[in-house]
Amino acid sequence: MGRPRTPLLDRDRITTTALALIDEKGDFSVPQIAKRLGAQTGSVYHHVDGRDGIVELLRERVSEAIDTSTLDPRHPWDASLSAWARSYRAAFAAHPKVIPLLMTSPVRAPRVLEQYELAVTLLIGAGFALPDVMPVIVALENLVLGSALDLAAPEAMWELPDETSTPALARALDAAPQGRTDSAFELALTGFLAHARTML
Amino acid sequence: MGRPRTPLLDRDRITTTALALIDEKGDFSVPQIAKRLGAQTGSVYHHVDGRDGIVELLRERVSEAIDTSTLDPRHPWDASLSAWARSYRAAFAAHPKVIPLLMTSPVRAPRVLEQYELAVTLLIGAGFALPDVMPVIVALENLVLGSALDLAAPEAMWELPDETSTPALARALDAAPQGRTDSAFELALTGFLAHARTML
DNA sequence: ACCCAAAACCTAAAGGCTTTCGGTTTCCGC
DNA sequence: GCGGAAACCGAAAGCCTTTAGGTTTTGGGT
Repeated sequence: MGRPRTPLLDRDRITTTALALIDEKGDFSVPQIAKRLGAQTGSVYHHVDGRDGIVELLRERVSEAIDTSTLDPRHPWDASLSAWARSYRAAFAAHPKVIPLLMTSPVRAPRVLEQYELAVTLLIGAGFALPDVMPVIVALENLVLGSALDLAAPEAMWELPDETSTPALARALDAAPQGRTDSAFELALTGFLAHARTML
Repeated sequence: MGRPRTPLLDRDRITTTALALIDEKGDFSVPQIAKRLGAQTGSVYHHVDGRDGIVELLRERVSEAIDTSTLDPRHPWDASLSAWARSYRAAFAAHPKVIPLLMTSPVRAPRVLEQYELAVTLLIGAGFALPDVMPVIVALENLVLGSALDLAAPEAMWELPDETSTPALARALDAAPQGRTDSAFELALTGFLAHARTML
């Protein structure tokens, strides 16, 4: 007991352990983190601002994987935007089960807000009318998050009790390509960008 | 104690109370439901299959507001699909805070599955190739759910700590139309349908 | 070299949640 | 009229979040 010679806990290890728990079981708890790190439950609270604080650390950790370089004003706006959307989605796809935890709390992470700032300037530079900018960005965000949600529960989302009551649905599911989630995202992204071009 | 002369609990009242709690506080718990209905916590379990069972009842309750008549094979497929998507989204928009609860568990409610069955037959009838049907439907679902998520946290989702660090974003937010969430949805929906037409 | 505040951890506890189980009273079909 | 099913209560186990006070180690100032 007392202070250990080498620390057992820090924000980084807590975040990593929480993410590992989520990847494995879809959720985490403070006692579970403490047990994995060989500490007591209460000790975790000396490093972190409660459970919500851990969720915020998770948001930052996952957002680090978004490729910032995609929103480059020197490239065509539509290419930049679609590259950003793909990278955004891929970052969440790497840890699908964390998505439901991040959906409820507002985005405060400066890293993410900066990217939206870049996207706005990109669209203004491309010639979009100012009142159109946010709808375009929000629509793109909806695409990314909606698709990310689908990633969180890919197969389980369609639990058919018996195939006889929904025969067409069962057949369509069977005929769908392997990555139907990916196909759907690319489909919606392509369609959306095509429509955005007509707004200019 | 013992069986009361007039029942205190039933699935309908439990569902209504859970939905009211969610609309008010964004979440519910079995003890809170019991307290509002004047019963003990354990009694609720005689009517309902645990907490997850209540969530499933909530899904059915919210889904009841979706207009089934929109998926009519006699109308053009794109009009049907967009009317369905709007009705789908509106049903969730009426209780935005319930959305995060429904996102994680698979869709088992027959009422919802039936609608997907109808949508599938509609698309097949319109001439879509069988492997394309599910991607189209999933993409539309992503649009609806992504937009519904946005509705769940409309203003709070964009908490700018200071306007100076993200000036363009602040300006774009200011210039955005009143219902920017609605505009974004209509934008994405129009774009997606236009692209789906080219797949035929 | 020494001291002492801060850091890091532990123990303990309050209060909430989900879920199960056995007991008690009331209802309803036969 | 009777017996089983239905509806509720009381109690408890085991999980969770969060706070508070105690104990040991560290490290900077003197």
